Amino acid sequence: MFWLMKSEPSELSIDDLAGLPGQRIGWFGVRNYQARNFMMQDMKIGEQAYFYHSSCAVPGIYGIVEICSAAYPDPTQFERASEYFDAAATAEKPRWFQVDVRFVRKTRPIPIDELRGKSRLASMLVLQRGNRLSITPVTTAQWNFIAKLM
DNA sequence: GCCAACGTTGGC
DNA sequence: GCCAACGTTGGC
Repeated sequence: MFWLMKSEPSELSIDDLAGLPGQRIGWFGVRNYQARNFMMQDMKIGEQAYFYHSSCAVPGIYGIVEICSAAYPDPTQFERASEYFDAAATAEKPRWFQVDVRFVRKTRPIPIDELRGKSRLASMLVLQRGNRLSITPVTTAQWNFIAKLM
């Protein structure tokens, strides 16, 4: 499968990733069950994701990352000082999971405006009204269509 | 900063 | 199990 993963550039930007070539980066902080379940149930090592910047001047796709681990417990849920701490999570029964990703490449920025302008992408989840999921599946057709825009 | 949309919480 | 209230997301 293919994916789209959102990040606020103030948290983790494409340039942050580009500065860590070949390194595994834990995708911590997902606190939504649907997004978590995608990581736990559907993501496979080696799959690729479009890296998307949200909550910024030009929201859109800025690069590609690759999934390089299975899902494992997100350590920040156990860290009392973390904004992601979850008092209900225990080592025996972790609630939140993450995967590792690695930087593949930067792409030209493809703004959400441009994506919205393509009728072939009309059903893309990230473009749907009210969408808030930070991890969404991308169909092969959508992936290939966007790849040609790059 | 605004606000629509959505997920979660908690009283009943 | 319903649903109102609340907090968060994220484009604009």
